[in-house]
Amino acid sequence: MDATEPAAPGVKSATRTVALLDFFARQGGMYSLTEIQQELGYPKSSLYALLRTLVQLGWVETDPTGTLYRIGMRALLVGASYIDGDPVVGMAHEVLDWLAEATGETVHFGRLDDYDVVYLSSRPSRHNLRPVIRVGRRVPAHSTSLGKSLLADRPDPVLRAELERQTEHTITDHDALRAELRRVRERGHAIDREENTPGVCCVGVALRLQRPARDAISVSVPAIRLDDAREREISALLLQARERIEYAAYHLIHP
Amino acid sequence: MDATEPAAPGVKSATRTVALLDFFARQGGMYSLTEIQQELGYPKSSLYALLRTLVQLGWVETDPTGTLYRIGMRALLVGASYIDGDPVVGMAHEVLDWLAEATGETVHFGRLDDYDVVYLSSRPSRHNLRPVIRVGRRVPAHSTSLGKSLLADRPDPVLRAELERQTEHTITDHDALRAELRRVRERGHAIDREENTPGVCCVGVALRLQRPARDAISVSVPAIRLDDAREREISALLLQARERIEYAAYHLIHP
DNA sequence: AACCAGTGTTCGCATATATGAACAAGACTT
DNA sequence: AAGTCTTGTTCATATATGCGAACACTGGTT
Repeated sequence: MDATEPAAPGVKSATRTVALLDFFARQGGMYSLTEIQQELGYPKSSLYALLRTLVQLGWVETDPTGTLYRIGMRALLVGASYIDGDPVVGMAHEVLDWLAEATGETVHFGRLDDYDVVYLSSRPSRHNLRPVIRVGRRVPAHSTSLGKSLLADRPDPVLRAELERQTEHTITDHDALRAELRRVRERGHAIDREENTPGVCCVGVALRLQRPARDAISVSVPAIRLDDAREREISALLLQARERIEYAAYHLIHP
Repeated sequence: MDATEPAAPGVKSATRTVALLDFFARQGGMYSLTEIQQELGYPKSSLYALLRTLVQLGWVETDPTGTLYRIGMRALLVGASYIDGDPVVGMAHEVLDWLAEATGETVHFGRLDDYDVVYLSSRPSRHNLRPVIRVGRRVPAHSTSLGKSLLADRPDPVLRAELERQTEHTITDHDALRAELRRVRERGHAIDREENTPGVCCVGVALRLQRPARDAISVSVPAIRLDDAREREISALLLQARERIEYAAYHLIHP
């Protein structure tokens, strides 16, 4: 009854084309035909034809000898456009600016994709200018406040069989996670206490723009700085930010 | 003898798959099957099968009715990885930080791709925090200092038949551009005087990491602030930054 | 110098895809 | 409310692709 992976194949070479791009995206580096074949399992000759096609089109690049492949520049352009074209991200823009200003901390906007959260927008805190999380990065949902706030909004959240451990505080037990999600629902916001990155805590709330919620916002704080009072402050500001985004979205849909 | 567009077809459905992604990336928005078919020219039924496949895989999304298509989240991840996996961008990181600090202006790192420059990394100036140019953005080479510095490094630069006008100062004449590239070679750095964006001037130099050069760095300055003295200052800093990147690259290749 | 992995590349046939036309389903007109 | 567009969906067959095995290279080893 697992409907995720072994779904209907569709157009085979299209599937393989994006599987290739996905492979390069995840691994990031240069790979020989044989390595790719071992990883993806498709026949060599099929991959060979696909890779040559993609190289020709600039979606894959080769080293000077032509035997090592990596992702090409054409692929870069595609990613940026997802965010540009997304109405929700665009709408949340100003509110995120406001939230970053109000909290003085790092602010993230993320979206649930299967078992993971994908970061779509962020604002670095005043303290560390280079954000740890890069836009486009994919992180397991169960280890982040963004992810937990989104999972908590689903009656029966879909979880990976193996809850990958990120730090010593990551919740890796299914029952413990379900209990945690219940607490998130009661409390109204999710908290990640160094469950994804050592020394970093996050507070997150889901945006109720669709049912179940798909997008969420969070504030990241150095663990040392997050006491109960600070948590209350931040969650209050997060709820305010959520109101503003949901309000703006409402008026976008009903002009 | 035009070897750019009508090249060997390769795997047809792979070509169409990336053509679809490219289409969504450029246009950014939601499109019906018919609109896509009109734009790309492929048969409807072929596109239909491809789109369904891509939707299934998360590379394309549909609106609730299932008839309007847009780029999907999976595509986002691919883009980010191009930059992560690129050794040159990684290496240039610190030098760009230094250059941004030394000049106090917006700094860009770009790469030539056919007729365009693709921005791979940038540092916002102290003055306007939100950079005008987004990573992954594609801009005609002939209208930017980055592009001109790179074109000047090729004995016979390949130019688009029609040099697209960006502002009233854009060089749109082939002979004028060739003369300008000659000046760039003599001078050692390229200048864009509001040729791409009104009110913005850029100074750029090509990085000689391969022949012909593929990567370049530039500094953007509000037009009002760029007098001769400032230009000399900035070009000197750029040349220093170039030295440092080339030096680092040399030691990366010959450890 | 010949051998021997380990790879990348090509080839002929079985299979999957692309095609244009026919069909279905809405949306708008009259 | 029927008719007429327009657009999405399905279908049968010509065509392109995927497959495994054979071939060609390359670098390293004996």
